[in-house]
This record gives sequence, structure tokens and C-alpha cells, in this order.
Amino acid sequence: MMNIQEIESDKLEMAASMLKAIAHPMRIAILKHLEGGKKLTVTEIHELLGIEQSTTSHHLGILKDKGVLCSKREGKNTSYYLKHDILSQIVDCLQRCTCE
Amino acid sequence: MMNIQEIESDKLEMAASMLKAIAHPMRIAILKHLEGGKKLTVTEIHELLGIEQSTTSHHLGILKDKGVLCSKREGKNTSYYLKHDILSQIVDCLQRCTCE
DNA sequence: TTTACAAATGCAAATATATCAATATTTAGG
DNA sequence: CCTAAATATTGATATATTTGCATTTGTAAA
Repeated sequence: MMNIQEIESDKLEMAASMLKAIAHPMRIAILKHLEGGKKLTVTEIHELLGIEQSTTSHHLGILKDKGVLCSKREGKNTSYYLKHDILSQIVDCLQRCTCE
Repeated sequence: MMNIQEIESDKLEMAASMLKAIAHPMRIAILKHLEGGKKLTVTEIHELLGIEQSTTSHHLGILKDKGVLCSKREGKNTSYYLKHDILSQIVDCLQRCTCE
């Protein structure tokens, strides 16, 4: 049986882990490319960002694991897309706060 | 002279460092307490969160350094408050995405 | 100027992350 | 079944983060 503090602390942990997943230059770049419900494969992202395939897959894995992205196998490819459209808000908010 | 890619990459770095500052359970908790323009001292936050004074100061320093918070000395105390009200959006967004 | 409270800093140990190269797994097509 | 393409995983190394303790700095009041 969990008490209030534990539940609160769990929610904070969850929120932090989701945010930590996003808080990386390459992963923010990935999110920007996926805004508006777009779906992209690992190879497409790896070419768009100009980083290693394995590094790309690793970043996508983190984003999926922490509930930021979903993925769908389509033949040999796997497409990734935003789990919650509203997550774009975070990227937008950052843009406004850092562009002053 | 910076080229487009460098500028873009700089913006991503800046956004990521701001988000990384927020992406910690205690620091999210701090932000929640500061929503709506509230101002709190280091001691108040350290007591609210139940963590060490030095740890609290450290977290506040990170948030200030990365442009999330501002601070103001008032006698022996230092008050901290949100630099941009819209940053509450990020916390709200997380709440919606993690409470499903 | 001495005292006491508030906040910030330096340090060290434990833990977590990021990256790339190499390798493994999955799937489609011959 | 065999091969090639697309992804995922593993291992190793380098780097960064978190925390509390001890100490220092800043400020107000006696």
C-alpha cells in the first residue's frame, strides 16, 4: 500500500524520466521532425540528423521506452511517431523561451 | 561566421540544456511550487521538499544558470521565481502525458 | 566587531549517459 | 534455405550528474 508521498514521488519520477528522454539535442531534433503526426523510419532519421544508425536507434529506443514515441514495424522498416501530439507543446515552449 | 547548421545546432543545445535543467524529480517539484508567479526562498523550498539545504541551493543554481528561474536577494534570504510563466506549460503537459 | 542565520561553493564517491564499432536479430525476396 | 537490408543490442570508454558533508561567503542585528 503506497502513501501519498510515495505516489507523488512516483509521478515526479515518471515526469522526470519522460522529460529526461527529451532533454537531448538530437532527441529534440527528432521530435521536431515528428511534429504534426509525421512518421519516420530509423534510416530516414539517421540520414536527416547525420548520426550513426546505432546511435539513432538508441535515441529512438529511449524515447519509446519513456513513453514519448510509439513505433510500428512495416516490412523491413520501423516507423516512429509521437505518442501524444501535445508533446509538441514542450518543443514550442522551449523555442519561445530560448529565442528571446 | 556561423553557418545555418551551427546556428541550428546551437539552438538545439540551448533548448536541451534548459530542458535538462528541468528534467529532475526535485526540480520539477520546485517548478510546481513556483507556478503562478510565486516566489520562495531557499529555506522554504528546502523545507517543502525535505532535502538538504546545499542540495536545494545546487538545484536552484542549475535552474537559474540554465535560464529557468530568476533570483532576488532580500535581506538574508534569496527568493527564486520562474523566469518565463509559460514554462508551467511544460509541467502541465507532462502531467497530462503521464496521468493516463 | 562579534554572533548567528541564510545561501553558495568545493570536493569526492556513486551513479547514470552518450557514443561508436561490432555483432545479433528480424524480415523480404530470390 | 541463403542473402541482403533495416533495426536492435552489446561492450567499452569517455563524460556528466547527483548527493551530502564541510566550508565559505553574505547579511542583519546585537
